[in-house]
Amino acid sequence: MPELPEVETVVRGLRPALEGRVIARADLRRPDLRFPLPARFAERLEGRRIVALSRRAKYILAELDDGEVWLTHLGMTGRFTVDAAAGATATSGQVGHNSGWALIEPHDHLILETEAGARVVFNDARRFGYMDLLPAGGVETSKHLKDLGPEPLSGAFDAAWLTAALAGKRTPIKAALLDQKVVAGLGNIYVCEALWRAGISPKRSAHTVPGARARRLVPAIKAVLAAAIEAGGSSLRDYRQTSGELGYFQHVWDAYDREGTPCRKPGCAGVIRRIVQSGRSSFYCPAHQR
DNA sequence: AGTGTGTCCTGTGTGC
DNA sequence: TGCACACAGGACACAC
Repeated sequence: MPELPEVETVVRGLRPALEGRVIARADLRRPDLRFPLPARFAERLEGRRIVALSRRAKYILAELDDGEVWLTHLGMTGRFTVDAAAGATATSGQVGHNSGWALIEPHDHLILETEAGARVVFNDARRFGYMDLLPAGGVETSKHLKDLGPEPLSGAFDAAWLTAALAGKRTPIKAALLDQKVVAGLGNIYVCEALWRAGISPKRSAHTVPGARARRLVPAIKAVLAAAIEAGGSSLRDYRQTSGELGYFQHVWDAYDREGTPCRKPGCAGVIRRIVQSGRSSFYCPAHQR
């Protein structure tokens, strides 16, 4: 599933096709994703111009010209692909039931066509993703966004904030950083990577992080996210950029999915271990992460 | 309130 | 090849 860098990459990939464009047709192929979709969802998208596309945490926000905001969470396997010249790539085996040329893949749940001729497809095999329509002005107070912590790449996320957010927490730092109220947008991969960079064990109790460790951790989080965005988002299995290309940040993971391999930290003799915390894999170096 | 666990869903990889 | 099982980027709904 996409974490913040992947969602940011998706937003950037969607902008040329969708920002300022009019949705000529919305083909909704099932009534729900993880949750039921809004009433008359496709009809409410059709004819609307997308004024602006943005990201908050792992949410994609599309501001529509009637004031509603179309919100998407990609869940674990959700992805958008953009075909700017769809008609030119029609192939045999087409099963499009309306346009006649559209090739529908399994788990394609929403297909948009813009007046400019782009085709944007939302595909989500596991269907952990979700979409909603929010009223103008109600985005920040919506159930999705109201409790989110600061954006990790913003100035609001600093050692002082993290110290306050972790105060008194008895949960492991790994779980605390996955809590979107503490900081918004981190997931399993980048928490592992940031803790590796900061030299902090994922098992460390969160309330012992404030102080010098927090002052290492905050820049580590910012650096690993910035590097991943720069690389175009990562991809282990399901993530694709909107162009269909794989992100390549996975080639520079230092901890995630590297169980049993030598620690890459210069001078460190450790071997990456995998443990399970609250049902999810954590990868870390026991030698330099304390 | 804070914290840990189970759950939604499908696909893929591994080992027998 | 077939089959069973573990595991996968999230976060909600519970139980304690």
